[in-house]
Amino acid sequence: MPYQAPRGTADILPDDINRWQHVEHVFGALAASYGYREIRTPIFEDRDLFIRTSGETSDIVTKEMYEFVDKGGRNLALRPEGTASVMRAVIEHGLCPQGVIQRLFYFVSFFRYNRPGRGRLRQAHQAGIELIGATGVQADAEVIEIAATAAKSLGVADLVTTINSIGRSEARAKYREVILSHVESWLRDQTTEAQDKARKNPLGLLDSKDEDAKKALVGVPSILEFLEDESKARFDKLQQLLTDAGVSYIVDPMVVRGLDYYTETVFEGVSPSLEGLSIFGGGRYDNLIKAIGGSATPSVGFGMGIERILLAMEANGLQVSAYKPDVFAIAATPDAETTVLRLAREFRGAGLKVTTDPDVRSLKSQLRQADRSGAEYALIVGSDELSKGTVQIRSLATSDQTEVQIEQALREVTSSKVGA
RNA sequence: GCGGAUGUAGCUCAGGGGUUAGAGCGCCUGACUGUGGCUCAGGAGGUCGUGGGUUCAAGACCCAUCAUCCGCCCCA
Repeated sequence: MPYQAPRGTADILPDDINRWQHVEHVFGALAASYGYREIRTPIFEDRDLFIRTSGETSDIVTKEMYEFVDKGGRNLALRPEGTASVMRAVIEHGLCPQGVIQRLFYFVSFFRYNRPGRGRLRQAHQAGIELIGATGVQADAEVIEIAATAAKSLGVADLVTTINSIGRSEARAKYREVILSHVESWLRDQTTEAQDKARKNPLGLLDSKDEDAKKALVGVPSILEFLEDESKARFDKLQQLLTDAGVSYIVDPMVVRGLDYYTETVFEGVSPSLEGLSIFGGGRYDNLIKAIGGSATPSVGFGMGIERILLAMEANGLQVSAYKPDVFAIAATPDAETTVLRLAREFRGAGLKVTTDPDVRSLKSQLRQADRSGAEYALIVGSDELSKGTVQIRSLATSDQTEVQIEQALREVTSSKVGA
């Protein structure tokens, strides 16, 4: 094989495309029903933008970004997530001036140089929404509701939504110290790299799947105990709103998310069928816009991994119907070719999906192709029909075949389709 | 970045040093002079992932490399 798709990338083949379109359609329609509008941003940005948003010390920035210098000497990077670009666009185009609430959704490819595996790619796809300009907790609830509803209506029946609050930065700073002192003796036996990492981001330890780390964390108090009163009240109201909305959730104080920019509410969606992978993840990030040079604007949003949704859909047994033409138009003899092509065009003009055999092979072969294509009807014209001005309409499911005047063919097919 | 498994036909896989590399499915043609699916017969399709090495002889053994899958890390 001379060339293969680069490591960690995947082609989306015609047999799979219906599933992708289904996801995009369902997600887009849902977001639109809440008043969100789509935004599309470039696939690469100033490298610095992502450093500002994801955090200098985050894994994404330190080892997972696709970076390059263009011929003009600009330091650029393929986007490693969706939010930063959207926020940059919001600032650049003044989409969210003081007092305005802006609702946006997007579908993007994003790029991370990591080790590919099940549900983990180097180029992956994400659907997401951003609710910008709203401070109130109702916004958090709306966003979580959309995430959970999207996943459920896409067939993730076993979705588990977990929520947590990581409070304001003051509360987090206090809590970080608590964690570090709790695991101090364990940390001493770790590699310097692990120690470094733990010191830079103690909250990250909570997410760890390492058994020893988990053991060391036993008995660590919950971050919820360190929240300020306002944060606590906010988190209580969030739960109230979600319950009212009929969104089932569990509170998990261990959910912290990896990006530096989150404040207060964080959440994620997982499926038991996709162990260790989150389907969606998001939260509130009130400091993000300010951090990249905009005026302080509160925001909340999430990203949902499309590949992961598809895996979970599959695990939950959801099928999406494949493309099938309505009609396969056949020239039984070569002299009928132009008539068949004209007929096909007429049918297409009426909104039907019509395919032909460009090689005009034998009738038998064309019928075989028609059968395989999944078409509902075969239209057959040969020299006999040509001289009579007729066409054979054959149902491929029942083998019923009727001969009608060629001008009647379209009406015949559309009426029986409606009737069926 | 670390550990493990795997790369042979379009797909799923057999072959584990010895002529010309196989099966099932799929594809094409025919039996059926103008009628698909079922059956039968025939046919096309392979630089055995790639590059080195060992050997009289390598798809097989060794080394490297690339890729895929499963864990870890990280996350969507």
